[in-house]
Amino acid sequence: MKTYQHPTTDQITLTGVLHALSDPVRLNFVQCLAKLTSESPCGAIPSPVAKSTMSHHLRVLREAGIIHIRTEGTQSLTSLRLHELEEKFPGVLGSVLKAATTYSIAEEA
Amino acid sequence: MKTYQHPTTDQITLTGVLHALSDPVRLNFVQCLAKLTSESPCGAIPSPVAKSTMSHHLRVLREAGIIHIRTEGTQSLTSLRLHELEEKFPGVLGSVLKAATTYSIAEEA
DNA sequence: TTTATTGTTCTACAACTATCGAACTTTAAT
DNA sequence: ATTAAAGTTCGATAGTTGTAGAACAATAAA
Repeated sequence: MKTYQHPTTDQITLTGVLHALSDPVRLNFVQCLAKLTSESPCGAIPSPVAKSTMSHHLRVLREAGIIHIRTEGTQSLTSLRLHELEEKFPGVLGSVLKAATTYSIAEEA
Repeated sequence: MKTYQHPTTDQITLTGVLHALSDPVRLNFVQCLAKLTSESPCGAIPSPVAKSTMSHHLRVLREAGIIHIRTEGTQSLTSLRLHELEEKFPGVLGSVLKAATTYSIAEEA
């Protein structure tokens, strides 16, 4: 069973978060994740890139501290670390997600 | 007299803004700029990098739509496009700047 | 036991990026 | 007319990154 390493709240950096969110594919993924209330398998979120590329992006998001990943069976379930991020960087992720929804990030991808 | 090209509000993208802010040197610059109320010459803001490197970063910030630059004499005066950004992406720049101040970005550089 | 599903890892590659020094431009000051 | 000041641009370089395919691992289903 695969386990993933996640940064503690202390280890999360603002520039790291911003960088992780600055890619259209990743931002789109995070945006979709925010819409789904509970954990979601990666495959449940549509994406234009190859499987391996998506795996790479999920790793970047995870290492930046934006998402949490755990495995269940063959699928890996991802969820946003919303509360932790809100506590560390109040308003940042929220406003970004709001802006992303309003301005349809998909067009930038 | 040198003039600079700035993107219109329509041309500013969320991922572009996030990417521009995701560099420690740039974020630090923007943070300093936010503290100074009016226009500031680049030289007024301390930076650990070479002149030419700073020039590069200012260009990135300008092309992302985050700052406005105009020349006066030999110096180029920069200012944040705060209102425009607030209107297009409400809360984004504000929360990032707040977080940057709280968590002392300098340490990430 | 096969076969299918889901995702990861490795390798490779093209594109981008942060950095600097040197040369240059423009304006201001002496 | 020199000299100084403030930035920009160019060239080079080392490192990072997004992308995909092939091979692999682990679990589930037939």
